[in-house]
Order: sequence, then C-alpha cells, then structure tokens
Amino acid sequence: MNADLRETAIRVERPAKTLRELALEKVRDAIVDGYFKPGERLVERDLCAQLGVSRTIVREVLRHLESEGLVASLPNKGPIVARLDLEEAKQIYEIRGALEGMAARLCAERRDPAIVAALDKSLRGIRECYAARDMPGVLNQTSAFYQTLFTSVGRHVAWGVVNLLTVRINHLRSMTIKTKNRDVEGPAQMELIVEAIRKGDGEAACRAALDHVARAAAIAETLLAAQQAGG
Amino acid sequence: MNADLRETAIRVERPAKTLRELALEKVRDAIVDGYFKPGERLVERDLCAQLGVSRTIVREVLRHLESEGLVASLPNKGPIVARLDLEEAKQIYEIRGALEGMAARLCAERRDPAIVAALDKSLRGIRECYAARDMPGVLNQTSAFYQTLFTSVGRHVAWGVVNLLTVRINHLRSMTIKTKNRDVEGPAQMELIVEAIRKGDGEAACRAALDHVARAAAIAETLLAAQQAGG
DNA sequence: ACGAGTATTATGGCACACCGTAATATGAGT
DNA sequence: ACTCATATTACGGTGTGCCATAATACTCGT
Repeated sequence: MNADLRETAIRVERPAKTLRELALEKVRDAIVDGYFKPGERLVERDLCAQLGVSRTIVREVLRHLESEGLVASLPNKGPIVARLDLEEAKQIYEIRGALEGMAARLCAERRDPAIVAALDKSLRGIRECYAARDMPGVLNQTSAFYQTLFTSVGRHVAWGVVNLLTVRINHLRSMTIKTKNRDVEGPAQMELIVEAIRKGDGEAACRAALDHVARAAAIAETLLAAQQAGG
Repeated sequence: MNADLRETAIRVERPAKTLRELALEKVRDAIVDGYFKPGERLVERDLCAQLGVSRTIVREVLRHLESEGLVASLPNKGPIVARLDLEEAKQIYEIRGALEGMAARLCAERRDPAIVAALDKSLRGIRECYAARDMPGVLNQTSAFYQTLFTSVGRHVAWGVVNLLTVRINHLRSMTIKTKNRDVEGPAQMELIVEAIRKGDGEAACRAALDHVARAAAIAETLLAAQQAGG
C-alpha cells in the first residue's frame, strides 16, 4: 500500500541515519575543523544544548570519539579535545608510510590499468582543486587517491586504520597542503607513485609512497614546531 | 539451567576505575575468550542484568567495542558479536607484518643491548610457558615480546594499532599456538628476529618478523578454512 | 587578609518512560 | 485445519530527572 509513500511526503526530515551517527559526525567535524580547540573541555550538558540531543547521545558520541583518539578523558574532570603532540604525529605519518607503501606495492604488482586510471583521475582532481584554491577539495581528492590505492587491492582494513589515524592529524594536513610549492611538489610525488604502479614496479611504488608521506611529515613537523614555539 | 552461573560469571566488582572501564574490559574479555560467540546477539537489557550496571554503561561499552571492531550493529536489530571472516583475518595479519617488520628494523638499527635482553627474556618466557603447557601464558609472553619490539623504540601508536587489531583475531591466536610443532617453530622464528636485531641487521630483522607473521597467518588460514567447512 | 566552611558546577551513574520497528503469538474467518 | 490479519512482545533509540561525588568558587567570620 502507498501509506508510507504518503507519509514520507509530510515526514519531518527524518534522517536515514540515527541521531547518534549524525551527532557523531557533527562533533567529529567540529573537532577536526578546529571549532573545538585542543585542550578545550567538552561539557556534556553544553553539548546537549548545542547539538539539540539528549545526554545519552552526547555520552555515546564522546565515548566513540575517545576510542578514536580525538577526545581524551581526564580523571574526575571529564572529556577534553585531545592534544596532538609532535611525537604522536610523527608516528602516525610513519605508520601511514608503512601501510601506503604496502598498498602501492600491491597495486603495482596487480598490473591493472583500471587502478592506474582511477589514481590518475584523483590526481587530476587534486591539481584542479589546487588551481581553484579549493583546499577542502584537495583533501577530499587526496583521500580518494589513497582510498583507491587501498581498496582497489581489497585492503579495506588497512584503509580503515589509515582513516582512523588520519582524522587525528587532519588539521596538520590542512596546513601542510597550503605550504609554499606543495601544490606542485605534492602532485608530482603522487605522479611518481602512479608511474611506478603503471610500470608494475612494486619496489619503486612503495618507495615513492614512502617519500610522499615522509615529505608531508617533514612539513608537518616544521609547522608544529613553529606553532609550539610561536603560539 | 545455568542462568545464575551465566549471570554472575562476568559481573563487575564495583571499586577502582570507573564502572564503564571495568564493564568494558569484562565484555571485551568475554568476547575475546569466546564466552559470547560470534554472531550472538548482545541484548542491552540482558547485559545490564549480567553485568549489574545500567543501560547507560552498557550502551557506552557496546559503542566502544563497536568502534574496536569486536561488535557489529545490525540496523533495527542491534548489536551482535562481530564475525571474523577469512579475508579480514588475512588483512590483519598482513598489517601486523608491515608494522612488526618496521618495528623490528628500528630495533635493529638502534643497536641497544637492553632491547635484545628484554626480547630474549620474553622469548625464554614463551618457551617456558610452552613447556608448562600454559597457553594463556604463551599469549601473554608473546604480547610482551612484541610490546618490547614497539615500545623500546618509542612506537606507542603503532603498538596501539597492533593491539587493536590483535584482539579481533585473538581466538585464532589461541588456536595457532596450539598447532603441532608451533611450540618449537614459533620461538625459533622469533629467535631469528632477535638474532638479526642483535647483529644490527635491520633488513634481516624486518624479513624475520614478516616470516613469523606470515607463518602464523598461513596456519590461521588453514584453521579458519577447516572450521568453516567442518562447521 | 586569610582560612574554614559552604555553595556551585560537572561528571559518573542510575531508573524509568516513551516511541518505532520487527518478530512472534494469537485469534477469527473461511 | 489453514491462512491471513491483528495483538502482543522484545528490543533498540531517545529523552529526562535524579543522586553521589569530586573539584572549584565563594563567602563569611575572625
């Protein structure tokens, strides 16, 4: 019967996802985008008011973000936005290097032109976003590039790990891509990855991926050091 | 029949850390140890009764375990114990290989006798536990071995990732170490890692670590395949 | 001005109540 | 007796008020 069809017409913007998931994304974005600053306290009942949801939801969201490493909980104080220290950031870049190198090698050994085509497409997208000064677009396309690298060889778990770690250094990523010359240097390094994969040279692909991450890490380290000194 | 037994078996004791942390560990252990079987539904109100805590806690714990990958949530059905499929397990072993190889390489390059001594100590512990048929001990000592590998070169984040992934394949680990000859083969492979580190040969250490994980993965794959076939 | 006692604030935790949905049981009509 | 429709139940999703406790702010008496 069309009963539910009729109901959907007047339905009150009933989100497909649960409130919890929506709230989770809101808060995560708020932290990642810097709306909530590192070290800032996240008061449950304040969040309830801001999000327009109940404490139940807020608490579950905070717990979730805690397990993602975006939120830390001080004993007898409550949750705060996690601080990112230089050492942790370096380790995250290092892990990304290990996993992205592995994925690049696997892509190369697969010798599938479709993979190369997909990577090329993302790479073009990155260059276009850079040209248009669309920095969020650059991040998205970069994520798409690496997502292809992992999922085209079926490495969904590794992609999940990389994603989990990446949100923690997101603001570093935003700063890194705005660095002078990064708009040509970054895509050039990714081009090397794609080329190695095109040639089926796993070793070179792995090395190129490592180089790219290492460079990003170096830039991030400089930024973070300067930020801690000057800020 | 054993309703009482089931209810009291994993009940939390109040003191010490927050109830939430205690409950989290209880439920995680219950899943890891197979007290809750894969695919089994985790009914919130039942868990409240079994753990002796409120729904608030139970829900936060379930959320946490969900983000750890130990629990999955079916839409409009609720949480169940996550099933582990062969493909996922293989990927987890692969990631462990990448990270443990990296850590082993770093240990070798550090050329610190204290690291070798600590690894040797864990290795001896493993052999002793094998000799005493103390299988939980074997797992603990093996964890200690790898913890040393990571944390002695300061790679706490990577160790966290490995830990996170390892709980998901814990029952495979338990089965793997009970395999015929694993009591001599496993320690022998770990000995190779230690030897390479002692010699300061990063490349060999990395390879040895990869070999060890690869062997464990192969055993696990056989077991899992047999298990799925046999039922 | 200082210190003790008190009020406020915030988290941790609990109990309950309500809704929607899915599964199951029940019952009425053929 | 079988089937279909309806009632009931089970359970997650969500909201809310309340209590205990710890930390912090405040106030008052000296």
